[in-house]
Amino acid sequence: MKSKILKAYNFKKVEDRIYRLWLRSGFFNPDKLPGKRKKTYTIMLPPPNITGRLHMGHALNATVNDILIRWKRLQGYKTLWLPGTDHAGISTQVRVEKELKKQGKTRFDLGKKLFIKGVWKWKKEYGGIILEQFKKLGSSLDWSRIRFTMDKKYSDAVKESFLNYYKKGLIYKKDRPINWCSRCKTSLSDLELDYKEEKGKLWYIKYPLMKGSRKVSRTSGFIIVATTRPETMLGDTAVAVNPTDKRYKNMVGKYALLPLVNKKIPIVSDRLIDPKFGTGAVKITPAHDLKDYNVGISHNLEIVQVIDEEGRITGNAPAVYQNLRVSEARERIVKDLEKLGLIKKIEEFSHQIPYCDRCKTRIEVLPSEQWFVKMDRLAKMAEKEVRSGRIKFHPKRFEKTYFDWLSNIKDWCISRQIWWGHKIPVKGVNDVLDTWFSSALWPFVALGWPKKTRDLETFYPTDVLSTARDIINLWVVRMIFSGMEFMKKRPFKDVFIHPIILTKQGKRMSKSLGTGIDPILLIDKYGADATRFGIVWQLTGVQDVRFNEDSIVMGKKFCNKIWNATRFVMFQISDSRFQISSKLQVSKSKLTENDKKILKALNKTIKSVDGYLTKFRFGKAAREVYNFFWHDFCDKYIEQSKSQIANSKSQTEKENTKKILSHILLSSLKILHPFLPFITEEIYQKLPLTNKKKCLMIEDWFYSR
RNA sequence: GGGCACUUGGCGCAGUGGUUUAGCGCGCCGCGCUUACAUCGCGGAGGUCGGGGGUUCAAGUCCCUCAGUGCCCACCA
Repeated sequence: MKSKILKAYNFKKVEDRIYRLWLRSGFFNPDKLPGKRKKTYTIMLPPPNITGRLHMGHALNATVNDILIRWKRLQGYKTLWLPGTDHAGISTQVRVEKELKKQGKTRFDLGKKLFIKGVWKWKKEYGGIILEQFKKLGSSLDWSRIRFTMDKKYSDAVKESFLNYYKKGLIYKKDRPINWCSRCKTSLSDLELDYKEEKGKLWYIKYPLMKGSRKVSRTSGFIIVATTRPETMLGDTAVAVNPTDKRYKNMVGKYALLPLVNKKIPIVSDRLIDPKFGTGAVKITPAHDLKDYNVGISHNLEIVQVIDEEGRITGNAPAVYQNLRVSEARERIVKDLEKLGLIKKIEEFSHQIPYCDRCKTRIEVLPSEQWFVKMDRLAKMAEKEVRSGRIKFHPKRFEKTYFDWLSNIKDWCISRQIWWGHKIPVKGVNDVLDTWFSSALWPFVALGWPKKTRDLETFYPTDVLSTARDIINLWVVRMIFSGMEFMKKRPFKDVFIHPIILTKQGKRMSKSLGTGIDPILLIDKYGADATRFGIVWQLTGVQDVRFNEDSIVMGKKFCNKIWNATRFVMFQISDSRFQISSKLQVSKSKLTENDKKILKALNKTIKSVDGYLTKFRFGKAAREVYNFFWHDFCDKYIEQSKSQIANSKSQTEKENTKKILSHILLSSLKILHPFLPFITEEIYQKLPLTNKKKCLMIEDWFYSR
């Protein structure tokens, strides 16, 4: 058969051209969409960190978002998908510092001003790459509304929200033990820690008991404490036991002599102490442990900081230990204690050690003056929105993660001593805000808050938030209470928690491990449509996806199938001035059994795709369209149509078959479009249609909403 | 220490309130260049549904238990 259309589908000749067509049409912008479109449908793109190129997780999320947006756009909604990028405070800073390290420099060598300049340069480069990647995927984002979490207006909004909280008394400043990264030189919230199980030791140390309360020299007997961190004993200001612990009943109220420091410290009782751990007696270091700090507060204990911000022993410790690194100090202290015969025994002990999530440096807990957000009231609001069902999680089980975290939440430490971020708007403070403080405002600040903009009025609350489960607490929770606090309304109705893409071996995809796949490579190899379809095809289950390139190969074959089915239909209708009308004009009595069957299958497919997409079952939806098009339409109906056309008794019968062929094709393009936007648009542009729209993207759906 | 998931043909996965011969993609084996497509068509091989126990007329599908895998949460020092 001779045709102007090539036999095999060549995505390379299509995708960039079609994307430009869409951009020119302006239809990514809800204000430029044709028709009345009263109902809105909004998704705020989770702004990717500008730390580097997008990975498969982003590609998955972008695909899922775009499917929803295109589906709703076809259904006649006024759709907005708003793009942006996140400055990603500490992550980006660490990333740029890594680059500097290649030249043997630290950020301190450069100084703050130059360093920040360098980060902006980095932002410009990677921010640009990221946006290009979204375009390659076919994302129908409204580029006219793009935002960056540190653009001028956004920064103003962040300031506004901080002051707003502050005036309400929800933000306060306090000096207490916090998590400290000695490399980043900043505080960190609990969520920014990465715990690793490590084999360590449990040292049983004898603290001499003091007989009276005066003479340090007169000691009699010992109280033995068990600890994993002997070096912190330099800052001990008490020994604590559980009040119910009979073993120590007569010791409470007396004193012990802190070895090496030779200081008198009280023995107190506190319910926080677990009598079953170790000896039941615990050394209390209020400066370097939050629990000890709390014990210290209730017993009015002294707070002695012995580890500084460099991770070295401070001047508060005996001279021999001063300035030693924590690990060196530990070695020395154990040795010294052994010499004094004060180590009763050493046990093997494995426990979780906190590391900086970003730079993998061991975290120290030390006292520092920081800013906190009071969480109790905000947490209650956030909980209520989900309990009431006003915000729903999909899959529902992730609501448990959400509730669990909220139910024992602590105040949020929001100040950081890094350089890249939003400056805390208080005089004399050089700290910046936790990056999640600004991300939490994304759904409404990106729409114009604090100004009462038309966008805010039109598009807030948004419809769906789609993200990965690892940031439910970091981000989703905080967006919800921020939305409630500042907008008095939920920021979105549905939260779709998508799976995480693993390697085929079930390992996490990671650049550093070399297991990551760049979605752009897949797009170059198979096309964006095939890549999208292959990814979505795998989103069937309830847990993580082991990425399999085979499914993308399948996506590519599917595109080819669609292309060739089109060629067949086009050939059938090419012999006349045939025009495909959007409404099928064939009287029911003239339909053959085959005709009826395929029309019925079409309706069923439309319904089930709608149903599955409503429930965020993307993989199922993809399989429905695939099966319908390939098996019902191509394998069966197209084959049947050949004989129907050849054997038809009248011209009308022949025409009917052609009408049905082209009707099914056009309808299929609509259903397929959210999944495979490029090829379907390309074909649409070539079809002879009455009432042809400028783009398939804005065609009429099968029924009106 | 708690919690949430997962374990189905070689590989990656479906099997939604128990419904007849357990499906799909990729791979494999036959046969086909039939004028949409060989990036294809038709046909086929291949599974004791992680182990054990239970409920039932009937169980990948419900319950219990064991094992393995992955993830999340946690101020046992």
